[in-house]
Amino acid sequence: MTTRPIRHREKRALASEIAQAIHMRAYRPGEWLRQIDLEEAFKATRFDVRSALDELAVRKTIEHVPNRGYRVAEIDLKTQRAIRDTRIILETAAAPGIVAGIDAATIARLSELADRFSQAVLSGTRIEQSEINSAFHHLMYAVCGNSVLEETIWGLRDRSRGSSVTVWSSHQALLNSDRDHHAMIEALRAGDATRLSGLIAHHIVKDMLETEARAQPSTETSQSRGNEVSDEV
Amino acid sequence: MTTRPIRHREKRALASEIAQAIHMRAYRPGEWLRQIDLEEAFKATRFDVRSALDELAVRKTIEHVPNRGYRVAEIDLKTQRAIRDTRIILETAAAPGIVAGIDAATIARLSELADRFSQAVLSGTRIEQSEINSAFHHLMYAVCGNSVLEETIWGLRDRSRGSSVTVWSSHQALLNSDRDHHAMIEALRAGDATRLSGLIAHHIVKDMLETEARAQPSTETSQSRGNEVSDEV
DNA sequence: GGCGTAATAATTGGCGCCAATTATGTTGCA
DNA sequence: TGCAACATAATTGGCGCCAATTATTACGCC
Repeated sequence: MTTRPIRHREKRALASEIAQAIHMRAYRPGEWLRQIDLEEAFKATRFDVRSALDELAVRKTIEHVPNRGYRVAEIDLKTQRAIRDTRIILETAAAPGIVAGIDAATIARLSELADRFSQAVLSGTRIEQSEINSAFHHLMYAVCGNSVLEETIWGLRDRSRGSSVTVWSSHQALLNSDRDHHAMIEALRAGDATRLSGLIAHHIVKDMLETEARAQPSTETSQSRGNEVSDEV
Repeated sequence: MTTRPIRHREKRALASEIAQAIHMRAYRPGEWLRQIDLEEAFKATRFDVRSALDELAVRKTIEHVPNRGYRVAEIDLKTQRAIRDTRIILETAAAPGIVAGIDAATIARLSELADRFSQAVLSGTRIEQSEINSAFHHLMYAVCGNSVLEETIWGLRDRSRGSSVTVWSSHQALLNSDRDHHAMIEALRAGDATRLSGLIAHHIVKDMLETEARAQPSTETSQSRGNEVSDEV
């Protein structure tokens, strides 16, 4: 192993790592992402950092201001609603494909994930909750038989999570999400695409209403102020 | 003006320029995009070329193979159908918003574009046809009231056009497209979202069936062979 | 004569340097 | 004392060089 930061193959992965850090709210909306900081935090070269930043800018996870830098995108309410509506369109449309493409083994795995989520609601970090939730939906949309639809859904999910708190704002929201997951599995077992579709729409609306409720103050601090995140990392 | 290739501001635009070149079939699916060639063809620096290429790779317009380079994505039939289905989901879902958000002035402009397209069908280059067609749909989806939906639709359209010939394969397909445009305007005038939705679905299916019909041979030529494009530039 | 192998040529891609730009702190003036 | 302009510091971003990898050609061997 050489002294250089990280191996070549992981270059692409850096964008994902930074994206995940943003999802975990290590960097908050409106905050500037200084290249030097990232360079150090992720033990990467400046070039790799910039590549990753560019990629995230294309994906609209972050925003690029020439000669100023990159910052976590602050999504206004209008865009927030637009993302929500588009997500509903796509994710409900995936329901028939999911019902058609699902098999017993996958239902079993989904059920296991739903149970793990139930447990994480009681005793688990937000990161665990978020990851299990992602895994659940990922697995579900993976069987819809349309890879492009799947990618598009995921792109939109990432984008909305990038900025706003979707790591549930209230305990009630968490419980609702949990209940929805089990209800979805029920619908899958019954082969009821219409019901699944309705549940998905409800799921999205509930989640994002919670998010909207908490108006996001425009944190126009030009300097990043270390780790002020009050949540656990 | 300095001697340097191109001004700073146009850096972002280079990706679009290359994308357009691909749409116009200056580079064919499977063909390798050599950095040196692009550097010269677009009078840009190597760095800018690579940035643009990276961006297009993220957008899935082109494909990146490490240590081999970038090439125009060859879309297999399965992906082609996936894109088509997803487009139908999104574009039909936009219909209600379009009907709700349209005004007389926009209808007039759409009508003008539809007329221009009719004319271009008779006497116009493929590029003109393609551009007018783009303008028509762009304008239509722009009034749907959901900017994210609009972007997503456009991303998918670009992706499907990047690889396959959607500059209509047959004259009949052109005539069909033309007829559809006018029918859409009719539906808009009547404020009939359901009819518009149906027309859009029909429009997409027809277009992409034409495309599918012509199986694309896997052009695995490692060397680009100058300008073999038989079409007018 | 065909095939495996080594040398050569061409292309990609990682990386650091420095100029351009912007933010910050300080000084002078009204 | 408040404001404006200047000087200084920090950050971004353009760009070219060269190493690493791969394709191509030529050679020798079976």
